[in-house]
Amino acid sequence: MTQFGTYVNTARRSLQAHDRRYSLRQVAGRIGVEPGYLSKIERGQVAPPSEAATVRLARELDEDPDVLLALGGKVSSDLQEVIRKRPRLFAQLIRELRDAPDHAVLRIVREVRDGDW
Amino acid sequence: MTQFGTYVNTARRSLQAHDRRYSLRQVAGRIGVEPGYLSKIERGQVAPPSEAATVRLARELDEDPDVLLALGGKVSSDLQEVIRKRPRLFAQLIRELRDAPDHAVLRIVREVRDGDW
DNA sequence: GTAAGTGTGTAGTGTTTAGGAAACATGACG
DNA sequence: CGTCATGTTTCCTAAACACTACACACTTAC
Repeated sequence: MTQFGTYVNTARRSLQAHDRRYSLRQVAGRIGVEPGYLSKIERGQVAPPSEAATVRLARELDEDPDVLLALGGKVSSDLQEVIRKRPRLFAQLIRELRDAPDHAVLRIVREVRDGDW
Repeated sequence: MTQFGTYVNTARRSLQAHDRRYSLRQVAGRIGVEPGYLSKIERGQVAPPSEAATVRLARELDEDPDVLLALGGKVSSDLQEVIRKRPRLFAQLIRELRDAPDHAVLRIVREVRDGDW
């Protein structure tokens, strides 16, 4: 489960190549964790960080928080809250869509966004 | 946050009224926890139990596991897995549906179930 | 060549999660 | 009365989570 670490490391290094403000230490400083901790995270030596830290890291590296959370084995708590408010409804919907192809889900997203209810 | 406890207590007592196999002790025994623990759960003296125990409890009391998990502040891990596999897609969908009325979501569920993709 | 900056290794910490064990009090039954 | 069965109380804990502190080695910049 070190998908998370390599992903972060790759993203950071690619930024670092053009901007020396993206050293491990500086990024760690900006997202508010110790450098040693971020180092271990990047090398998968510890579990992915908390949701809050993951989101700060994603923003800092200009990555999608939901994707990074997913790599860390988590689901954003605001999504969870939506589900918890109407559990039967959303549980059914999500299970129904488990095996639906991307384009089918996307079609629904668009349908909903064009709000025809 | 003792919604969970009162809900469980009410459900159990209503079963117990007609069937003495639904005493706290017997239910605890069948779902594999100590009576003292279930007692504390029902009175909100401790946090809601783990996902696994919550699901066993729901099945035992013939309640919807997703609803009980929601009352316990949790979201079923199989739903989380669906989201984690395609985080961007599902995050967008769920946020889009956050404020949609029930019937709109239900319409989509039916649409998907009648699988027209 | 030294000061600054880079990443890493080791050790330890406080908090939360998810309960178990055992004794206790109360009431019903025969 | 004794003995079940009921729910409750107190105390304890093992493991996981989310980090910090700090010293170390190496490179680079001036």
